[in-house]
Amino acid sequence: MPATLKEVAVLAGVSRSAVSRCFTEGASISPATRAKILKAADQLGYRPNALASSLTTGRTKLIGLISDNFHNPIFLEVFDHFTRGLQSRGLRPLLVNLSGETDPANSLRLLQQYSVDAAIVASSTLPVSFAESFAAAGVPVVHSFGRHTARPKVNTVGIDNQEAGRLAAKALLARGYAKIAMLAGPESATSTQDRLYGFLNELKSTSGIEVTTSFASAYSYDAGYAEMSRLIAAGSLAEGYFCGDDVLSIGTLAALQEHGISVPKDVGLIGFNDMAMSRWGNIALTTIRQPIDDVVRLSVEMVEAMLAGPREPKAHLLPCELIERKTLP
Amino acid sequence: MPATLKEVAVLAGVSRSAVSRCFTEGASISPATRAKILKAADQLGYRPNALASSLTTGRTKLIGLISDNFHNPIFLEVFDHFTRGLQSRGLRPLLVNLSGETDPANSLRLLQQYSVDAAIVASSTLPVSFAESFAAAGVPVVHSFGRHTARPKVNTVGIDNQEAGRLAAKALLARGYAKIAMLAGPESATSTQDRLYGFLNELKSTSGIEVTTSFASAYSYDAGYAEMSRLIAAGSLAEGYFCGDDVLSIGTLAALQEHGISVPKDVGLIGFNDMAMSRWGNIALTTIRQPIDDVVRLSVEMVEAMLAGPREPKAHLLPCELIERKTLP
DNA sequence: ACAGACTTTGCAACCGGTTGCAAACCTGCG
DNA sequence: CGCAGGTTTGCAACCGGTTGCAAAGTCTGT
Repeated sequence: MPATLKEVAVLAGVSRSAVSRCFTEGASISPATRAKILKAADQLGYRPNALASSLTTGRTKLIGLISDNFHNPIFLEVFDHFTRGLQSRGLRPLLVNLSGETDPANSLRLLQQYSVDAAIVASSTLPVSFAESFAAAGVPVVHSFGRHTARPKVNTVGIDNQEAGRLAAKALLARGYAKIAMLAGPESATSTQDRLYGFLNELKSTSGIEVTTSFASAYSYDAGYAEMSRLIAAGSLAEGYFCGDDVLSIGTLAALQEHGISVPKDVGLIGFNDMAMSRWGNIALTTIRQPIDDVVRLSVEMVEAMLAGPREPKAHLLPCELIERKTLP
Repeated sequence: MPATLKEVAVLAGVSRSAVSRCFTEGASISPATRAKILKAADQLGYRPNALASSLTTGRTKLIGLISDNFHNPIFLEVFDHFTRGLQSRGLRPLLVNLSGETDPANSLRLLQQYSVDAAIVASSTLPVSFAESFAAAGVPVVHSFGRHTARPKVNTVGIDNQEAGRLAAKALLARGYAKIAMLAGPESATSTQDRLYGFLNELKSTSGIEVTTSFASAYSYDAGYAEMSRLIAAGSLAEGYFCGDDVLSIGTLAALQEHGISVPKDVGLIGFNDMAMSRWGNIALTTIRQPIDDVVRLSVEMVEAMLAGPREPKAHLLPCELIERKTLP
């Protein structure tokens, strides 16, 4: 339907190369012909076909954006940041919803078929190997919210989950709690493992603390509600809880309230993420903020750097921060 | 990097056309050559280049997914449904974040350059003209959550906002309130206008009811909080409120609680959307559910139908439903 | 007016596929 | 064995662009 380069060339009375050059940054073309071409193009409503040109240039400006998290509200913020960041650099996000799939083969094939210039894996739960198989197939990739390693095989922007666990432990210790617990997310998620590790490690250094751990089946309200209900029924609540995620915390909070257990009077609670709604007055969750704007910004910058040329994979590790609200005394 | 059709042809000892046919549904090819080609393709890790083939076939299977709403948690649910629905049909969502832009020109140009097969405008706030300019440019389009018109110029899947307004009014009237108000979203949003219209219309039929209306500056927590705070300060609260959106409701709720005004004892509240978190125990918002799964399903079906061939634009109008929880007595 | 240097232009080949057409290949049948 | 009919195959042109190369054009200085 839209006009092609050839039609513009005919109308402007020049060769196809001239038209092509007219729309290529820094190509050699005289002001006179450029004006002629622009006029003709405008008249026909011509738009260069990005896909056709990608065939010869080898660049599509398409970036695969892969995620397995379409349920946690924090990810709407993540998508907002990513789409804006990519768009402002002239890149186009091709969105892939993993929806439970953990094998990279399908999404890899798909993104290869569309010759994306790079891929972003946005997930705190997928194993390192997921992003690595993109790199192995020659697709430049950055793993956002991925696990930090000293010698990364792929570009990674992660947050310091261990340090976050320590931060949470310190906050609970500071309240003088003797019975402290973590209500973690799915045991298989790398982020869960790291937060738990840091948490336990910090608690080890203080003696006389009783520590327990349990795992929710997902980073979700229902999972948090279910797990806390189970704990209440079992009858052995801790005094202070570190929840592996804000949504999980809110489910936990609901279960506690339902049983007349007051937060923070009877039980203290600390979440993780600082999603927009944790700030809301009726929730007011004390939590650990992860700098998603920085994670996304650095990720997009890494994508840009990779497009500019091959480079050694790097790993960024970003610090988290305790945000005090009303679920800890 | 990935192998090309030509390389497969050489390795298999056949012509390029043969290879092409091997990967084209329903093309004429003998089992023997097909086996040879498959073996060679497999050996080279060949993946047909979707973009190159789009050049001749005129189909990219790319679908522009345009939204201006990356802040309301309900839209994460929307994106989840859309991406799954499109993917399951072999279509690929190219995501466009309008981020405040209301002129379709840029996104239209962008999607034309990537020769998307169709576009989905997912927004309850954009004017009808937005989607129409896509149609005018020859890009098949469906406006999801768009305003219903009897003679639509573009495919539309919308919800019955007027009926929803009436539903809310009836629910408030049923509580015997005499002072009833709507705390609506931005005045410019078509969804706001329609909900308000239905709401006021229903109230007209009962005499002796005092009705007021105010508008929040956005469909957001902060806007709801601010507007309700203003109303409280002004000192003339109604007995029952219909809020134009759930997030707005939660902001409203927070402002009320903060001033020691009890919901639903002192003031009744009814929201709109039934997003996942409205169900959460600590919020328990009485609200009007919009069937986003149906909206999305029908939208994707319409996209599919448009791809199959040109057709008259249709408009679906889907009913909403009152969900009773704890913010109305 | 002309050599030399630099800029602008068009030709033609190419990117990775698809497809109409006609030739080559199979069948089965008389 | 020859032939009609259908099936499989390759040729070559095409989709909408880009780009190396050499020819053509412009400008400068003398």
